[in-house]
Amino acid sequence: MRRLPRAFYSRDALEVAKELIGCLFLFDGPEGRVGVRLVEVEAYRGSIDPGSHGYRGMTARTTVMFGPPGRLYVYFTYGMHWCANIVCGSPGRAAAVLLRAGEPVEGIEVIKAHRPAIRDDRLLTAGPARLTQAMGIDGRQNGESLLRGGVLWCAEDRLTEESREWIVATRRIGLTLGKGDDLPWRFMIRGHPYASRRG
DNA sequence: CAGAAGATCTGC
DNA sequence: CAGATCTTCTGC
Repeated sequence: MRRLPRAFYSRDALEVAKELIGCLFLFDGPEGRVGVRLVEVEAYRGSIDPGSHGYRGMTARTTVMFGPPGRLYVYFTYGMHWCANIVCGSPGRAAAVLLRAGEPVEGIEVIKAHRPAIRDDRLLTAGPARLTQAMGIDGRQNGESLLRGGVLWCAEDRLTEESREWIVATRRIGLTLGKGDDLPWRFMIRGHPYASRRG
């Protein structure tokens, strides 16, 4: 299982998002290793994207987005949820890929313990805030590197290639009308049990 | 400085 | 389908 290198993330977020589908996202957390196979992500493209937190320039919250690629950008929303992104492109571009859903493949027991009320396994990690909660990721991981030496990383999986046939691009979820909601910048494995129902 | 919206989820 | 819950940003 090889850790994806900096060069992988240094490209346009659209390219990175598409290629992250089927890859593993792993975290060596305090309770052990947890990991998912990514089945749904969205690209956010900084200053050219009204839906991006980086659209209007850097703020205190978005500092990490404007930094080097290969780091985790974690933000807090709706008063209770954390969402995780991977910073892409080159420094200053504020591009990132939002991790929206994955299929648990490592540390299933730890994942279930993080979401004890969930009875249907498919709902453990289907949704950006569900995914972070299941993996034990929150603001403490904001800015953490996914590159060599860190506790977070992505890796290609042997299933990556066969999953790729089912990838579709559709509009992103949850954006206000007119803020890029019509752009097909979400990538998912359509019909995958661990992806969202929509799309 | 106040107001509104927010890359959401859950339970009714 | 509405409530939870609070940070962040914008406009006055």
